[in-house]
Amino acid sequence: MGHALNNLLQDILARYKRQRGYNVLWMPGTDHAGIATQNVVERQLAAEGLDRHAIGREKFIERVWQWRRESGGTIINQLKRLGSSCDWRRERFTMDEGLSKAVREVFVSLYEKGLIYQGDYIINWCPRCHTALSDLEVEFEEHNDGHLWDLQYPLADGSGSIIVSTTRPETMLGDTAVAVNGSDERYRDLVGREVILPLMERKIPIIADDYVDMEFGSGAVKITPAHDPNDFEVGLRHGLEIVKVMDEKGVMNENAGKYAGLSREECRKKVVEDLDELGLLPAVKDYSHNVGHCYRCRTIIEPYLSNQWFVRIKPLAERALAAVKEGETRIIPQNWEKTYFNWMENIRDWCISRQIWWGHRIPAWYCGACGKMIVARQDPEACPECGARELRQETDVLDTWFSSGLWPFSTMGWPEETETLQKWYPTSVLVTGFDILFFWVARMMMMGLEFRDEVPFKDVYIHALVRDEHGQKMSKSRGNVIDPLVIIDQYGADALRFTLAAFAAQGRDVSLSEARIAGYRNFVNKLWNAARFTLMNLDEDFDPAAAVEPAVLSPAESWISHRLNRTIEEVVAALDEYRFNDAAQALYQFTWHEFCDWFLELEKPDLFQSEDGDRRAAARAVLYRTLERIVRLLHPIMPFVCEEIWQNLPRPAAAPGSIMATAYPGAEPEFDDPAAVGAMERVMAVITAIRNIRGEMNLSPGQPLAAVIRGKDEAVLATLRENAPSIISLARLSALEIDAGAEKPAQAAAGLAAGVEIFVPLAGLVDFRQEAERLKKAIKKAEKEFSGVDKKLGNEKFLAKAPAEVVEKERAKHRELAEKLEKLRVGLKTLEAVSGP
RNA sequence: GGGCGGGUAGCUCAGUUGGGAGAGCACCGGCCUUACAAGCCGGGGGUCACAGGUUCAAGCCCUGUUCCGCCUACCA
Repeated sequence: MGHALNNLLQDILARYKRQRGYNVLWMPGTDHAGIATQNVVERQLAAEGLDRHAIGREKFIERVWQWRRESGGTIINQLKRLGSSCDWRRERFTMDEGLSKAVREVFVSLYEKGLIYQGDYIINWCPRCHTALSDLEVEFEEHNDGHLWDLQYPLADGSGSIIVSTTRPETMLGDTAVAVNGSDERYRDLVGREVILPLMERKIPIIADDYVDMEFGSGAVKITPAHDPNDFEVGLRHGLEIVKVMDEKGVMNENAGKYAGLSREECRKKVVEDLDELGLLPAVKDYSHNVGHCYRCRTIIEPYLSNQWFVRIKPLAERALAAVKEGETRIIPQNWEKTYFNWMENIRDWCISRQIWWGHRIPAWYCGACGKMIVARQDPEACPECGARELRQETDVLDTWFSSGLWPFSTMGWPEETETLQKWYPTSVLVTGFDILFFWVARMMMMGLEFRDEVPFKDVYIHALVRDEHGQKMSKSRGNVIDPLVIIDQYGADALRFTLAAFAAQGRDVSLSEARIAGYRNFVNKLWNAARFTLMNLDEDFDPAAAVEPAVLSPAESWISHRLNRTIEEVVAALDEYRFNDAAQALYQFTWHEFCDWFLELEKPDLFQSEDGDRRAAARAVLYRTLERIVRLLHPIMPFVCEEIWQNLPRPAAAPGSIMATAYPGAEPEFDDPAAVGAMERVMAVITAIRNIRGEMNLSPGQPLAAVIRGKDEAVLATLRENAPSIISLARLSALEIDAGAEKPAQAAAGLAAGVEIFVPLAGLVDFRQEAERLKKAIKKAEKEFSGVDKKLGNEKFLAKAPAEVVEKERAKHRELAEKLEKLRVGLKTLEAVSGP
């Protein structure tokens, strides 16, 4: 579903920009997901009773390609079902030949610049995946069931002992020192002396190092250089011995003495038992601490000393940092820039080697004769040093992100200087989730700047994550993934797309609920039905190319045309600023509530009953023009239904073959008509008031009602008279009288709207106590509003300091409410006079 | 430890220069009104987490408190 959201947003932009006349390149593709994919195929092998070592590297790689051929298209197919309008001919894969060439070029080039080095360091090791991981690939999780064990190490001369604390007692087997802070008075005399490491009976020194926090625990720390990054640093500073006590599977090795062969978990248990027995375990406390887990298999990570390849990242990060600081690349929403800066500023070297088989094999060879290492663009035939031909290639492969970091240019043919590259690099926008801001965005920035000398993209739009209804991140391991294909089958791609777009508010996660999707499915349906209505009202000889003259429009038609202009402006502004939810919201509101609920109903009298041919023609023309624009506006979000409707609509001969190729509508100022909007708002207010009386009196829509309208403002009355057919139709009246001097009918319900009084005679229809209740309710509501405005206007400071237009607005409201209250009170009084209190 | 985001109607959430608290779903009442019952019409419902402050005016700005989520970090 994350892919669905991500792709949807890109698709909306691509379709929108195409309609706006841009030449759009959208290149689809996937990375090879090294560890995850290798795990899948290893599981397949395990099911067959095999493992990768049994079949060998070449056969294994073949199997992976086979698996990829069978299921690698899954995501791509999902995207196609969703309607993604990528350039599918340009689909790329990080293991393709061209991209692999780019990987090799980048590796060798960075190596030659001294930005890649190999060495023995503590890295994050997954004992299950059997590989090193970068810092980013370790997920920390709070474990509150941990313990802090105090271990007692006797001094070698038998004069006492020193206590150290640890959360990982099994590592004590590899301790090669005990460290204290040099300025710690308590231990001053002990520095330089030795302790006997229990269980191993080894003598190890007590050293002084600033790293030790005197406040924590006993103020003394056991040092295990081979199994802890800090201890490794301490070890380097003091030239300590390094003892590895674990192998690559997390099993204790021969250096662990009698514990050899035990798993790290079993060993911990046994070490604790044995120390306890020796009386060297003075305390055990419950302890809550963070434990690193493999991001692919959740296994607990082992900090492990190992020979690996690294990228010296600082020089690359500096440029990537500056590019965003200087605005060459914008990150949207901007909050993320801070996160990006923070990470770039505190970045550490990137471990890029992985001990798996699926991936780009590191282009380094070792000479069997002289031991020289060769890093080369072309596979070497012989050792340049000694000429020997026994060359052995490095078995490690590169981190998948190393190759995906090259995506913006490797997919365009780099290192060749292709036309594509010339034309499209740097790209306009990258759309991605924040969860891969560091993994991917940061690396693309660094690689792009290093190898193209230009940022890879001008905008980075960071969207939210799709979560389940409990706000949990959707992931395969949690098993709470909602399959987009299932949703598409059930509700349609357009419904899913609209839902995701409507939820995609900047900086906020998407909690996807099926009820919401069902709701937007109804919207698709609504649009479809509105299109049916439109189609069945267009003549055979309707001319879609005929110009519509603003002068011939009815007030309702002018109103909808004006509102269409405003909606277009809103949607364009929203899409230009990546406010997808605002665009969706504006279109939803306009289409359903203005076009369907009001406009179609308002047009029915003209369409069905008018004797005037020109009037009917105008109604049809505006109906057509509005719907035709609605589907073009909605096309980026709901391409399927919009295309279908558009294909069914009559259209000018010159129109393109698909809605995809049409222009995005723009506002047409000649259709702006604020006066018509004002008039229609009055008409609608009157209709709503009458409907309200009907509803509150529980009168069914079939019940014929008459209405009498009176008011002082002749202009308003004229407007209402002009629109009397609309009022009669939408309020379902049998008769309507509009007259400044009209008599209030006896036994009538009264309403107020648009500055006029509305009476609906109800003699014999309802219980008048009910109407009295309704009026009392209305009075109470109006009183509450009135007192608020009254208080405001009674405040001299408000009158003095608020802008004049705000004050005037309050005054007008004050007058209206006073008048309304007066009329309601009179109405209630007369009612009580005829019907009794 | 540092950083970020959030607490608005029963639920999920909008609310962009501070000036009438909104949507969808759910709920209540009335309707098969010939585009649509996946619909139409009407309605109820919120001391905008809490406490202060700035302002004529605060959901929005400032300070503090509290709760929740996420990211990040080498305290054994």
